[in-house]
Amino acid sequence: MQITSYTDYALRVLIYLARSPEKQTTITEIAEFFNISRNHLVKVVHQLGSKGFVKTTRGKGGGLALQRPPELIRIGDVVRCMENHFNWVECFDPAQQECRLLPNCGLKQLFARAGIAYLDILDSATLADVLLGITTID
Amino acid sequence: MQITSYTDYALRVLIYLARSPEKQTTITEIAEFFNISRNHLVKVVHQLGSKGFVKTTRGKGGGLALQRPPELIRIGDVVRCMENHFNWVECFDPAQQECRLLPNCGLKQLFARAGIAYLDILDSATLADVLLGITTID
DNA sequence: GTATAAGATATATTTATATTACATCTTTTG
DNA sequence: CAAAAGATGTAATATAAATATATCTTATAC
Repeated sequence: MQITSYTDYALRVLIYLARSPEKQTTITEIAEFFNISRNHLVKVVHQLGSKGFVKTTRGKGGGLALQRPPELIRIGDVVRCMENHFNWVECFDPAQQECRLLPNCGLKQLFARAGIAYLDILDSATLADVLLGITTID
Repeated sequence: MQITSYTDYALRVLIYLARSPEKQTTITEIAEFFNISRNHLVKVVHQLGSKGFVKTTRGKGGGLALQRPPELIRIGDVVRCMENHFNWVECFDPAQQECRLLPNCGLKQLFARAGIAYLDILDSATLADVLLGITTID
């Protein structure tokens, strides 16, 4: 039970950007800082861009920056956008046949409620909240 | 974001057993019923046995049965026992180095709270609750 | 207007993990 | 003791995640 490193990286990118709000930051810089694959990060950033979390600018002198202030970025929203499915149990998957004999068992609803509770907590915090207490490094 | 089919199968085994409390049920029977790999199910059942959810009896005429009434089996406990880790974010993993620059960022705590909320909901229901409304088939 | 620095995109490869399969052992009862 | 059932360990396969490579597009600087 774990989020993918894809989502994990997305959160780290946002945290990194929130710490240097003034300047344009490059993907290469972030990848080297966290010592993770630049190529993978490119996709993460791209998706963050398409979802409106960051603004990317191509070309010389380009890079990325937060599109909204950290106070307006809810962690739950980020996780929702980056994780590609929340099929907590198999019968959630629309591609799946309905469970052989238990079409009305309570499992599905129970896990649905648990998933909502999970995301609710994540929604209760913004990027700004998460940053509290982080000492500036650079 | 999904539980493993391992955990999924465990829940189905328990549901199946709860529906036929009188007799000994064999792994083969359950595997055929749900049309899933018997071999995988063997391990699931074994772990369910070692965790005290089912009582397995070897030998001719053996099989398995619930060790406790369904009212006393909380779904959350089953999930806790079957999933092998809850490292919601990478920095949960004890084997992992501490996050390069953000040793005191709030992410870890936030996800910890979300995970607790998730399991809390699952704890709020027992196997008996999940079974309500299931029509007996056999 | 060309060179360069940046992100965008697609494909392939590698790695990790989950799942399944196979083989053999142990226990129990008839 | 034979058969039926679970127990256990190892190997193979399948799936998904992560990484690598290559090429394309955009924008700025000179």
